[in-house]
Amino acid sequence: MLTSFAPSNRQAAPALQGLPIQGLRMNGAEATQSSRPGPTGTTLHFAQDQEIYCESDEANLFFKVVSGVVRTCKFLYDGRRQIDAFHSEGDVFGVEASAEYSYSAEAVCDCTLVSYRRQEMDVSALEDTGFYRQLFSYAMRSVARAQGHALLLGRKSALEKVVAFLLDWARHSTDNEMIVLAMTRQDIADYLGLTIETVSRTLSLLERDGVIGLMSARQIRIIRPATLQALNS
Amino acid sequence: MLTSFAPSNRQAAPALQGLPIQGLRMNGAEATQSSRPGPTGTTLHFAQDQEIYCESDEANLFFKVVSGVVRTCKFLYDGRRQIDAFHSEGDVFGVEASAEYSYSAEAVCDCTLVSYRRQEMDVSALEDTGFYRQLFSYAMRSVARAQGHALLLGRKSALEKVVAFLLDWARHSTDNEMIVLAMTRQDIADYLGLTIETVSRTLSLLERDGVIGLMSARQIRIIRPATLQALNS
DNA sequence: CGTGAGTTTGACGCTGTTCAATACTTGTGG
DNA sequence: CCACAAGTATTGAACAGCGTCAAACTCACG
Repeated sequence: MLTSFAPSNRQAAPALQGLPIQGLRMNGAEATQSSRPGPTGTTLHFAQDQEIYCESDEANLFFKVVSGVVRTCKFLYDGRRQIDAFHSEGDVFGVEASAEYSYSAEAVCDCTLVSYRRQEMDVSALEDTGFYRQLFSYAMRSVARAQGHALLLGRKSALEKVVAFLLDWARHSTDNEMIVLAMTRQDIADYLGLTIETVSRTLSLLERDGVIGLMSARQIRIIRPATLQALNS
Repeated sequence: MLTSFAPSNRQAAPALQGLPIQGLRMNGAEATQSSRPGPTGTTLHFAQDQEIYCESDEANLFFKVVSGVVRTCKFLYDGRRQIDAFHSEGDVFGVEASAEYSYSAEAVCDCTLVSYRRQEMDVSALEDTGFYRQLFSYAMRSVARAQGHALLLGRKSALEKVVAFLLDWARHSTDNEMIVLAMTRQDIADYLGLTIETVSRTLSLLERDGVIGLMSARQIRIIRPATLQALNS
């Protein structure tokens, strides 16, 4: 599933994937890989911009994305927002070690999730060291991602930020030349620590230079991927 | 130790502390709380600015700070640096889930560390679910810290950043009105995503407004803590 | 003392923000 | 099917915050 921490002969899996929920034992039975409702996995739907949970809510559930995109974010008292991550199909979010969520989660677009009761995860974990190893590994990947994001936020220019976002999001696309964005310019701006105007201007600049094509606001064609890679320090 | 993830009757411990190494079993023996060299805990000294390990080095060891301060950071190809965190007495760093370190670690000032062999931690972890729970909890606290840092880097002004740093570092001081800094302005700047000039100017501004007193470059007196708190959104 | 690293301060300029106007997209109702 | 409205995105102009460059200052240490 992931680069094993302790000796293991399991296969490595894509780093973007979240916790392998099939590893979660529920009431003694192994949960299936499919996201159909089980003893604890409940399928939920959220409309665009709907709140899934709020920072400091009691963290009784965690979630796996079946379809759609979720954003996790923090707010300052005056409404300034920093998006920590976008979660898409297969990603797990809402896992906490403490009693409360440390950030808010909202639906970027209409999406389908499976929720799991944390309490039962705790029980699984108590019985299963392997499950805790996965939890630890999941957490450490979150740390690594957050550190990379901090480097971007603290030390990259607007152009470098936007390029990094495009390349990152391109990996979520099936067609690797056409990016279809689930999020608005505001979401991108709040993820990159910029304003919508700067994001828009930077994309226009990349289009003017023939690096990308803006088919529509949400559809971006990568015309010169090598140039884009070169801009990504 | 922390708000328990799984049911537990252990006592809570300071959140700033890292992994409680005394929970680490070594060769079947419980390691002592003291940092004296044991079967796996080896005391090491590092001089100011000495490299402890480098990003992408093989992560065979992890460390606990006995005295002094350590910075963990990432670099861009052109030398731009983002400091992820400062680690002081009692903090653990260098714990990884993957084979390689995800960032570099350097001594901010002369410091004493205890190193532990990761391999033996793996063995302990296999035998001890409680230890993995601690690892997971440690990792999740790292995530929470990194998220807070991202909010600071992406959405706060220079003034807010410097104030946040002062308040954060004040908690490391014994005297809660006098901050003694272990790091240079360059370190502070690279932690906050600013330049040394901006850090210096912002500190001067706070002094001019009577909020702090700059006794020397490394000694800062907090004169109006309430004002400082108010500036920290 | 003299030296050099680290820090402060000033002048200036650039990057990204702010404010504002325009354009595009999408959904709704006539 | 088109007109209209509302939300979203783009573009422009002016501004400001922070960065850059350069010089002066401080302080620890030889």
